[in-house]
Amino acid sequence: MLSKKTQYAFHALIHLAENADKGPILISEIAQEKNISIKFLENILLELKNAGILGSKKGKGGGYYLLKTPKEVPLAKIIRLLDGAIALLPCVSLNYYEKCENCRDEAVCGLNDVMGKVRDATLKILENKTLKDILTRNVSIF
Amino acid sequence: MLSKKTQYAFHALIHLAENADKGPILISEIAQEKNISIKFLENILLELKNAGILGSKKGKGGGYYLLKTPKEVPLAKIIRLLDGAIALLPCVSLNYYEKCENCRDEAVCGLNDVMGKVRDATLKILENKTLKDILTRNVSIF
DNA sequence: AAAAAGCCTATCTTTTTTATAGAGTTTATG
DNA sequence: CATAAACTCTATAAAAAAGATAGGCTTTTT
Repeated sequence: MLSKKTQYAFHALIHLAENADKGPILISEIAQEKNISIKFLENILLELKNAGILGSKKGKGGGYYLLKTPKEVPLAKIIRLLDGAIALLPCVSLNYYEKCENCRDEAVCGLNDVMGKVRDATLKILENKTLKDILTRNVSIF
Repeated sequence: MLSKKTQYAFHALIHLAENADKGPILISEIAQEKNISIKFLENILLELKNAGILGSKKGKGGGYYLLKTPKEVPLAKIIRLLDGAIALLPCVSLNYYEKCENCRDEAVCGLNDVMGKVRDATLKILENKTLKDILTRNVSIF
């Protein structure tokens, strides 16, 4: 399951994309619109900013805005940023690899083999689907 | 990520499958072999038993054994039993469905759409790969 | 009867997730 | 230039989940 953090990030990004023409958007506006604790959302937007996905402006008239077009933001990137590994086992994670405890040889491990296939199938979708793809079907529903 | 519980379950099942000819296997033997806390493993094996995957025998000469052939145990079943939902969002889970909070209409939600595809791709593998598949490549490695 | 082994339920500890607090910094504007 | 608006940053707290342990109970073998 995706954490609340990642889910909130998606919802916030959708809101920002849908209102990209309106200049910087207030954290408080997004929080209210999507029913998210404003302080929690603050941290999430900050992470998205530090990752280069969002820009921000301080002071009156400030707020957050997308630095990239929705098509340039793969869903996998958001998930990795907020949740970490996408793979089901550390030993098949591309971005957060760790050896499984007790593992003697991944090359001969059947679990490693299968979970690697799951990772590939998952990433094929999440690396190619972008923020744009979750907008089209979504006509300001959230 | 799969929980330790699920990972331990896989390792235990592999051990039981590899020693299926030796009659009931002691919890303590599996625990030692796979470096798992014996008490924690006890709970896991009990769940597998209650799910009809393992059988057990009490008293001297007792232990656990597979009730099914490895080919009859899909990996998805084990994951669901110990970890719950496989899907990334509650609203696309087949076995643990829940409506997302704030969701007005799943039929128009782009996230629901994409995550449904991820679920399908994942299940296509995990429903079809079985205990047998993680044995073949694995020659008593754990 | 005694020992071996699984059964069952409860509790405890640790880690992770979710949420909050509050002082700091930047910027617009009257 | 003072003030208010808004994001920034770091720390902490609360809640939930995961991981682990404890101990008495039941069944079975010898």
